[in-house]
Amino acid sequence: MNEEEQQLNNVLMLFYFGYRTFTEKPDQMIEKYGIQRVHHRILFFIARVQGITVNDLLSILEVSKQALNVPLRQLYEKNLITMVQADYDKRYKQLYLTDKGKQLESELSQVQREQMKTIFKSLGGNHQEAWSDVMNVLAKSRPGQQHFNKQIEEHRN
Amino acid sequence: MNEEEQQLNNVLMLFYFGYRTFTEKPDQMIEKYGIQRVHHRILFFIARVQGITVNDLLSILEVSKQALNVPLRQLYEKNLITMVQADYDKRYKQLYLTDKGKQLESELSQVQREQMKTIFKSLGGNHQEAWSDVMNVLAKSRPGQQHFNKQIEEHRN
DNA sequence: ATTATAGGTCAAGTTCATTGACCTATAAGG
DNA sequence: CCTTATAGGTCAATGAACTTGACCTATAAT
Repeated sequence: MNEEEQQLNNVLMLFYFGYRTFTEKPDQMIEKYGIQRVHHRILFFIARVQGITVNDLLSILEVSKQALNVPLRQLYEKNLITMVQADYDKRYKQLYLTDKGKQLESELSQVQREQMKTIFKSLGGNHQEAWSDVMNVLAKSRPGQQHFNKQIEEHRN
Repeated sequence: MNEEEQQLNNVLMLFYFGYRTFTEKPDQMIEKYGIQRVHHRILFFIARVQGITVNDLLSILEVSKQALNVPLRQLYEKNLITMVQADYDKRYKQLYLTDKGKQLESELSQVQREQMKTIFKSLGGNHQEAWSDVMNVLAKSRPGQQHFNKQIEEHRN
């Protein structure tokens, strides 16, 4: 067993344990709202692209229409999101966070932002940039990430 | 919306998309063996700690005994692992990979090692170390990671 | 008028986990 | 020797988060 392979095995393990820790706190926090991680992901992306359509959202999440429908309805019933028929094409429904939804999304994501910020700060140097560089190589090939980038482009125009 | 918060939101997104890409290839590869990601994780940790007991394995994976039992039996039936009653205490079953299991584990993990290795290499500098530093802060608090470290300690003695 | 698109919904099936309950075999301690 | 603790196995019920397939409406585009 050579040194390099062992280092890389450690990397694989760190990915597993790191991701678990990363998702742990919000998972616990949303329990009392009767929702789960998938709902957090939906809230997160609606917050990033306010007024996103259902189709665009499922392209970003890379899930089926049916998989999105149920949690989306639950978020609506819990008064965390609103759906507005688009002016420019009445077939489109645009998704927005309610004030309550904004509050919850902010609270959940804030925990993760603080967690990562604290780590980057404590390690100092260019750790945030280096970590992001690595993850960006993995992420940039994803259809979901590419679709997100396109949405942000349009959003700015 | 300040710059820092936007950077950190990007970090959260990269974690989601990065992890998806990371797990994607092995997930596809094991489909034809009729097993899933959980089986890969089991194979991975048995490979790292050969002769590990069932209890220690579920401590590392942080899952219930019942959650481990079924995939473990499936791996046994597919002749990918063996279970040996321990000499020192006949209540313990020690888990080992068969040759076929070693072959498959190696193949699956090799894909991920190559993927990460290629990224670290292309970015150069201290990217691997920096990335690992960040993930290690997240991982080191996990009971599973701590249990793993203890196992490795004992293994060396 | 026809066809395509956006979205909604129902049904069945799968995977991966949970908790609770109960079982056997073995070990340890009085 | 008896009791209790530990390791592991198994069954059942439950739930979350998906999948594919099928079929529906409303709207838009040609």
